[in-house]
Amino acid sequence: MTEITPGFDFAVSIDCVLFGFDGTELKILLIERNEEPFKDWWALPGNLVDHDESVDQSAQRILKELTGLSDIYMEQYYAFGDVNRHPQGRVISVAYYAMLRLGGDKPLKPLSSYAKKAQWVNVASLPKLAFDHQNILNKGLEKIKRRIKHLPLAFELLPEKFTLTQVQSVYELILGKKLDKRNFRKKILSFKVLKELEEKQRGVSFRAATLYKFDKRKYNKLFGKEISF
Amino acid sequence: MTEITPGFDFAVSIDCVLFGFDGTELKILLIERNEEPFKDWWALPGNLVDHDESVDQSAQRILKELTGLSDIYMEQYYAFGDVNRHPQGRVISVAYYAMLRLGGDKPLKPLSSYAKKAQWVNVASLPKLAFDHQNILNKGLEKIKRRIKHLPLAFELLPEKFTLTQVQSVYELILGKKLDKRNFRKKILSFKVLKELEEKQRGVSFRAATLYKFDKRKYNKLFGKEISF
DNA sequence: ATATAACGTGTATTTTTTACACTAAGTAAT
DNA sequence: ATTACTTAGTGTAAAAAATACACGTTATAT
Repeated sequence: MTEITPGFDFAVSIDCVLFGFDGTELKILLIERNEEPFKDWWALPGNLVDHDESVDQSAQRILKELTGLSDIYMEQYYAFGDVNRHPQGRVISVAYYAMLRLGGDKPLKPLSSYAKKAQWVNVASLPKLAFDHQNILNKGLEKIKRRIKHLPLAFELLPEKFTLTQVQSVYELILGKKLDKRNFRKKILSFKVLKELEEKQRGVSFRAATLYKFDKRKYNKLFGKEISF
Repeated sequence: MTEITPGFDFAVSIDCVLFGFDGTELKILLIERNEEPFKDWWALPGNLVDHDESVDQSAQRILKELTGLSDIYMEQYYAFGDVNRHPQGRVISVAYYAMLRLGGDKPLKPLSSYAKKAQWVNVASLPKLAFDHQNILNKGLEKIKRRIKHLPLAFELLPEKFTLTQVQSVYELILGKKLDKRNFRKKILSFKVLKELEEKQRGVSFRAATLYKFDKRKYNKLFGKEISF
């Protein structure tokens, strides 16, 4: 931080890695661009930061414009600042991730003209992405791999009521490996942040599993104690 | 990432949290500003990113300008983007930390005119800082607290040859708590990344401790296995 | 010789992690 | 009603890791 004279010819953008879980697969939200550069390419949803909004506010605005959702917890995880990452000028991009509850009522709001459409895409089978977005996404994946070991990210991805098997699936997808069912349940229950409901899963063609809820209140009380997978 | 038209009126700066260890205390490098705004205040070393250098390159350049050191591993950890964080315009600051070996030959190069002087300051007794630098620093401290549990940051702070007690001191300072000597040694040696030397500490007025070296080669082979404190 | 200050070491206990497989419950088809 | 199918749900023993804890050793300084 020094003299001010030279700079002020940068743009700053936000790119969002929005994770979703459809019950089986880990997805991210991509848009198909309708403008140059990279017209017709798939890209992470993003936008330029306005002059009078903070970077965090900008991330919230962009999320809302795309999905209609507000009050979603987004976490900034890295700033991408290579000289040639944007073909039309010097653009620094600040990347955020968020975990969204898919399923049911995802509007995917009317998009601004810059995108033809938005779509949830399986993380395991992505198209080629515009700009350095593959790179941004990879770093995002790395981050949540680390953070899901300490933070209750999985529950943001799941519906309000969920089964333990679903929780396990989320961990397995993000960590990229199978976990032992009995040990997983023992561990996740040992944190005492899940509340067992009277209710069972419905609409499945086999034995219905017990539903659980994430108890935010109890989680907040853990404070300091480390959750660790 | 979208249309390009509106933006390009931002500046981007780097701020560096440079940690050092003098054998007793955890220090960071501060500069005393010689220019408005915040003339005469203490601040983190930093500077604006040039138009034709990447954010990472800029961090390296700034570090070199200040300390004469190159090839120091710096890690980006957060971008600060509040609207009013800089009184003279919209400046996004990307923060990096690095661990430096203090002691002996720290030149602290001739500073550019923007700083009157640079000085290592005990983290435990900091002056008021310019801009949002206290905030930037706090977040940096949080980050290394987490990361020192998984990454060999401590050895970057220590001289090439060090005693186990010194390693323990670094962990204690960063984690902010006392550790048990025997358990600490058992654990740190269990990772097998320290090489015991034939050599002993010199110039101390009590029993000299055995010196150790960090074995980067062995550390790199751990790959995947988690070091964890 | 003596005092001093940090060095260096081991064990027993508790906690956590891991490996591992079968019965129970519900649905669907015949 | 029986059967076949699919996932739910559960416990234990062994191994590994974490913790708590105290004293003789060695070098220096006086």
